Amino acid sequence: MTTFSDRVIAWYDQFGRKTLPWQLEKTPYHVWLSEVMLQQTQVVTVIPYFTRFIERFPTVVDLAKAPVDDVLHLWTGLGYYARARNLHKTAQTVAEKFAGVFPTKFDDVLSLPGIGRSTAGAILSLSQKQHFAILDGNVKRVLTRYFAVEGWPGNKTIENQLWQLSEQVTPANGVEKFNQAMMDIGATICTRSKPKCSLCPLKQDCIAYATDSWQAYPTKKPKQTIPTKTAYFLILEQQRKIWLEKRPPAGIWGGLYCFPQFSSYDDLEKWLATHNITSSKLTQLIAFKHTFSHFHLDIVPIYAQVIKNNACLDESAGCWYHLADPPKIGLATPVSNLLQQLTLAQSSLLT
DNA sequence: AAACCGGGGTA
DNA sequence: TACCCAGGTTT
Repeated sequence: MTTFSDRVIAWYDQFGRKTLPWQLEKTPYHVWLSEVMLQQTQVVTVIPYFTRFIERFPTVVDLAKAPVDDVLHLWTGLGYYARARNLHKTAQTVAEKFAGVFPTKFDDVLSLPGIGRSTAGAILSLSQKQHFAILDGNVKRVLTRYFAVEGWPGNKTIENQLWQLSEQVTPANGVEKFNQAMMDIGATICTRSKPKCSLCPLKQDCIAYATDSWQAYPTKKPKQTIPTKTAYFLILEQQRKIWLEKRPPAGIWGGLYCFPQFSSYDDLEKWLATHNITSSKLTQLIAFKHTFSHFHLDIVPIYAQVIKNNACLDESAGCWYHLADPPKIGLATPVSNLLQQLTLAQSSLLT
């Protein structure tokens, strides 16, 4: 008789992907970098980012030595910038506390910022063949369907059940193939919608398949309505340079550069007055919406030009962003988009 | 418009 | 320990 893991591993041998950039040299550093990137983004998107990172930072020590702004710059577009900062912090910890060698003991790996139980398990199983289970979104989907697990996986009790099931099905032998295959099956066969059950090595005893109820799993998160907030972005230009401020390290867009942001038009005008800035007439550009998990942000860009050189802005709190010669800094996505448009054609932004 | 997501932080 | 938060993509 074939076990759950036998079938998954046989599927991996026949169909699993083995030549992705991070599968060529399966070092802890490469696996870690790819796992962190893949936590938030699909394979095709991650490939060029991963390649650029490895070119720029061939070793974890190179990453540790880089200015954090360089790291954020290479990360721009991937989102979840806190993860890029954790990435950098972890590289520095590895350089200092582990003599530049990525640790291979579970507790050491788990102690690093940005690495939790699942990522630690993935790093050590994929790169070292150590016997650890994983539980990412793909594995959760496969397991909830196969075992017909009821209840939202974000709930701690359900998550614990799933960890137990994952440990139960994970083999000691071939764990590196098994874990990779479970993630691949979740990503390509046991997809959120329209799963390709006919291609699945687990269909013969999958409960959801037997009862034609894949749609019921995983149980959906109880839905909640989210509020809308308004933000005014001041786009202050002085000779093709735009004033950007560095945001505090915690919270939304932590550590990234952003236009001065206000919750009201009044606050924006007060800010200009406080900083002794005489500007051209304020022009409202086309407003747009940016959505977070917990609220919508209505963004109203307000454009103004500094008149002559009377702006006294604290260069330690921000920088003048040269449109023609952009500095390597991390930018929030809506800021990046607006700067892009400013670089191309200001006229297209006008209301 | 809603769903999704692994880990950090906080009460 | 039990929530709450994060940001861009996919559906």
